[in-house]
Amino acid sequence: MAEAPRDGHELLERFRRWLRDRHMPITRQRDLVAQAIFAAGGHLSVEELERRVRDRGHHVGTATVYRALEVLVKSGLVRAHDFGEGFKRYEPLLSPAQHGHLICTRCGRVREFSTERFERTLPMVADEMGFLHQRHRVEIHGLCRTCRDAEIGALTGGRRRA
Amino acid sequence: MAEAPRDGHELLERFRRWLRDRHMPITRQRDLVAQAIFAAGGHLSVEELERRVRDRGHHVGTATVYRALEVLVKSGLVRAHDFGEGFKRYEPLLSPAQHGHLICTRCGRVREFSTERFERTLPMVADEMGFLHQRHRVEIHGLCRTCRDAEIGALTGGRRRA
DNA sequence: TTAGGTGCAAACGGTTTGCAATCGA
DNA sequence: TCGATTGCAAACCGTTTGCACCTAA
Repeated sequence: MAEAPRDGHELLERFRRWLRDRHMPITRQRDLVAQAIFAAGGHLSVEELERRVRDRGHHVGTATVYRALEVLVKSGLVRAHDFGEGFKRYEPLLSPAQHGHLICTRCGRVREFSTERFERTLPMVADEMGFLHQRHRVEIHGLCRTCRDAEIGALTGGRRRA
Repeated sequence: MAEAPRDGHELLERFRRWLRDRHMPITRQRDLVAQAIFAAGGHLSVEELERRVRDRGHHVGTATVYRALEVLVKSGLVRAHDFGEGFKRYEPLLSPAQHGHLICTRCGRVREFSTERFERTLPMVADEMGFLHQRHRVEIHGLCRTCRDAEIGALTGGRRRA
């Protein structure tokens, strides 16, 4: 099976190089976690990540997954997000450009959108308020197409149950 | 503008009315929590909230604080935020306009800024991606003036060990 | 060989819940 | 009165840590 349909393999190589460069062992576990997240391509929770590793017939302890993610974040190839769900999600930095997140308030699906048009403004805003801009987060919470349709269907369709 | 420095009281009244309207008891605890958050005016954690109640010579159990906050959020008079600190912060909706948050990555201080210039754009962006915009979150993470100065001082001051 | 990584289970910290006692309307 | 709320402590849940064992280099 084509494990890495995208540039996941490229990122995996970069991770290995990064580890090698600082004399950190390339362990089976780190490789498995990295593969899983790079192949998936976006916004996975630790639980989902573990499941994907398991689905490939391997096992990595939960603590180790967290430790591997810590390393991946340090390497700059993965970013941690907190969408306020009570746990974190991890995103490989395939997407070169900065982007925001669209989060469905019903099903939790996450999509990305370009934040190009905000990239100049936000550091300016920070400056106006006496802050030194380091990074920013732009999120839109709403209903994805599927859930929007489902809501509308529920309202107009059958017996209303308000 | 209409809501004077003591708009906390106005909000408290609104909360009481909201409870009364749906036949929910106005308990001492709900009142104390509401008072504390409305008086403070912004971005408190549950721990801080409990401390403020205690400082006024009262006591409300932690679980009850959470339950009162749940009701306050439902009433629409308070909003919950997750700034990725591992716990939530609660903000009374005094601030008439929508706003974003500037969060100091060093000391944790939170300031607000107007997001007027994004209010039209973000729903459009959502629409382009097939999402129905409900609300959004714009955060800038960086250094507040004090911490920025401290960092610079540490760098140029020299006589400190790095 | 050995510094470092791993797995397990226990600890942690914020939040939620079960339940008997209590309270507001 | 009587259903809703409270307080306490225990449960929860995602995450971190201590420690004996293991493994990449």
